[in-house]
This record gives sequence, C-alpha cells and structure tokens, in this order.
Amino acid sequence: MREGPEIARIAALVADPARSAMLLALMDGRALTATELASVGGITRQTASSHLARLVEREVLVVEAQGRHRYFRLAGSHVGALLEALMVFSSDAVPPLRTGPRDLSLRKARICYDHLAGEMGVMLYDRMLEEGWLGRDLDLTDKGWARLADLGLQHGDLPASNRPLCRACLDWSQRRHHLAGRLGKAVLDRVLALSWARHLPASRVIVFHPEGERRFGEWLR
Amino acid sequence: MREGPEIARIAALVADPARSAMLLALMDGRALTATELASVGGITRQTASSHLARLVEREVLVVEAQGRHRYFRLAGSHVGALLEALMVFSSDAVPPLRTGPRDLSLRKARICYDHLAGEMGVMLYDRMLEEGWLGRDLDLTDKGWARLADLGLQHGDLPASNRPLCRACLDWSQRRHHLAGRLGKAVLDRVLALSWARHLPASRVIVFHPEGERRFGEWLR
DNA sequence: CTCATGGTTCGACGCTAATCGAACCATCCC
DNA sequence: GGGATGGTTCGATTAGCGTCGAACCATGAG
Repeated sequence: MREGPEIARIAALVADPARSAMLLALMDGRALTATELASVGGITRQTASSHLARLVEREVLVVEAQGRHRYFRLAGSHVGALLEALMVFSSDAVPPLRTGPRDLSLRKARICYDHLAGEMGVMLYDRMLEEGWLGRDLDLTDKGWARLADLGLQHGDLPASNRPLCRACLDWSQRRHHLAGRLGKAVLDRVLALSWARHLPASRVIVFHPEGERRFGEWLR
Repeated sequence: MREGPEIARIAALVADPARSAMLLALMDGRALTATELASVGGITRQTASSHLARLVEREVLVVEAQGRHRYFRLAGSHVGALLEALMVFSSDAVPPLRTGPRDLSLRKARICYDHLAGEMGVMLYDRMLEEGWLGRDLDLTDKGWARLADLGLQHGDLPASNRPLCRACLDWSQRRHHLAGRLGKAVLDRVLALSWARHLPASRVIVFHPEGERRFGEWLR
C-alpha cells in the first residue's frame, strides 16, 4: 500500500466485511474461537486465520491459547470506542451468538477441572476484581484475605505448591474469565462443604440451592 | 463489494491514504477546496474529485459552492470523533497548511466585496453567534439589535432589499465563515466611519488602528 | 470575446488484497 | 496407537478500486 497516514491502515483493518463482522461479535467483551469467528464472518477457517493474525499483529485483538483452541478478544476499550464511533454512522447491531452448552444448568454453574465455572464462576471472578480483593496481577490483597476469612478460609487451607494461587481461566460458556488456581479450587470446595451447592453425580453440573445462591451473592456484595 | 456490516463501508472511506490525509487536514474545522485537498492527498485533481464525491455522498463531508470554488468540510462532530478514535492507535498529526494570502495585513483584515473579512471578520461572526446576537438560522435577535445600537446602528441604517440581512461567507484565508449580507456591509461602513480602521488605497487591505482594534474587541466582548 | 483556472466525467490500466483448496501441524479423546 | 477436531501455511485465482490522461464544462479576469 502507498504510504500515508497511519489511521488509514487502522481503518483498513475494519474496512473488510469479514473482519468487521468479527469485531462486532466481540464488542461485548467476550472471547471467541477462530472457528466461531470464521462463522460470524461468513468465511472459511483458513481465511479467518489470516485475518485474525493481522488483527493481533496490529494489536486490535489479543489472543489466548487454551488447549487446542485460540480465544480472541478486543485488545482494549479503545477498540470498542472506535467501533462505536463507526456505528454512529451505521447503526449496525451486535449479532447474537450462542456459545457453549445449551443446557441451562451447565451454563449457570459447573466444574471446570476442579474450580467453579459458568455464570457463577464469572461473577466470582468479576466481583473479586471490582471489589479489590484481587490486584491487577491477580495477587490476593489484605481485603481479599479478610473476605475469604468470612467464608471460613484461612491461609492454612491454601497450602503452597507449584500451582499458582490465583489464575484466570477462560469460561467455555460465558467466554469471559473465571477464577482458577488453588484459590479457585478452595472456594468451590468451601461452597460445597457449606452445602450452598451440590455436585450432580456423573456430570459436571453444580446445582446451587436457592438459599446458597443468596448467601453466595451476599458474600460477594 | 460483498455485503456485510455497514461499519465496513464507513471504515473503507477512511482506509484510503489519500482520503484519510484529506480528512486529517479538515480536522480543525476549516473548509478547503478540492485542489487543495488533492495536494494534501498527493493525488491529481480528477482523482480527488472522485474521492470527494464519495465522501459527500456518504455524508462524511459537506460541500459549499462559492464561485468556481467548492469548499469541503467535515459533516459534523461525529466525523471528528471517528478520526480521533482512529488516532488513538496511530498518533498521526494534523499537517499544517497555509491557506490564503501570505501578506499578514491581508490575513488580519480585508474587504470581501463590501464586508469585513480575515481574522477580524471571522471573529465578528463567531462572537455574534456565541453571544446570541444571531440565532441558529442567522436571524438577528433582540440582543443583537441592542448591541448594534451601541455601535450607532439603527434599523434605519439597514434598508430592506432583496439581499439578505445576514449571510455567512466563507473566508478565503481563515477558511471559516465571516459575516456578509446587508449587516456585514453596515458594520464595516460603521467601523470605517468611526475611524476604528481605514481602507488602504488601491488594495483590499483594512488597517485597524490600535485604539480601534481595542474598541472593536471590547464591543464584541 | 478570449484566456486562465477550478472542477468533473469517462475510460483504460495496474496493483493490492481477499478468497479458497490442499496439505500440514497440534491437541484431545478413546 | 488411531481418528477427530481446531488451527495454520502455501499457492493460485480473481475482483475491486485507486490512479491518471484526455476531454469537457463553468466561472472569473481582462
């Protein structure tokens, strides 16, 4: 391309129908896989792969590899701001996309390895960050320790190991982060021990009892 | 082009180096001619003409014909907002462009047909709008009439005619509007009659005397 | 009127970039 | 181990669009 203002190259990234459709689908902050994005863009996987590589290279998207999947999401709020500035002209809508399991109980709460996933897991993670229980690099603050004590969790319940204390894990259904690591396991264990929820046999479903869900939400308030 | 989100088509308008250079040059709100925009875009006039037609058609720019010139400017603040959202990624600078006469006195104040142009003329027009002397459709308000009386201008000094009372005229050097119409002529006549300024013989230059410039500014305060 | 200048239209050319088929690599599941 | 799925790389094709030369129209100056 002939040289010119930088903004032309950025605009060109959005100017392709397939790429812009992918970006719109990511506007709600979720993370989607390459195959899903190929679908919303109406193109094949190999074409999408090339588009996504360019978007990551220009730091419009960030990518997170997890197993054989690669999750893409917007690189920051400035990308959302750009898309919104464009939507002023066009009034495009963000297309709905169902992700993950159809089963409502699975979407609500389930086990991911050994920690809590689904809506409840994402809520746990979000609230801990919002309320300052976790610092920016996922370190547990004094306030965080205090609130864990309210739940009955002490330092002793979280023995040191190679595994990190707190880790962010991409949620299959929500496509946002939930809490993993030793603390993720400890919180789930505690929720089960308190009988706020139970683990449905022979499945990954976690069923919250109404009273347990209320208390869980209150603890996070 | 294959169908897809609207935002792709808007982004495509900015994605071209020549077009984005033109848009950047217009970011300060001035209006530039097609030939000038061709120059900042580094392209020929005929190419620029095609670009500008598309930008006007998509309502990114608006055009104002004046004599054999066509002045283009951004269609609104939402266009500026879009460009700024793009510049977050790139930190392009708005390129400087000298417009109009080199002669400083000509840039400062001059006659345009029969009314005041240049910095002083643009200031007059801007202040009248800011202070509510003029309404949105350039009608003279009660407040406006009162302040004109301070200058010694009565209704009788502005005889009715086919020519509109107030009109916006694009300023050659400033590339912004200044005050024209019967009122524009009347104000200039009055400024000259008060000896706040004089008309340099055999030229279009208006020279404000220091004291006159002070009083003029005070009147507009 | 004649000339100069600003601007547009038309047509042809050339280049860039999006696209997909095919082959390949990596991971998960059994 | 083998099969299935997610994802990438490579190469060839194709289509869209930016570009300018040439001709033309409109306005302003003398």
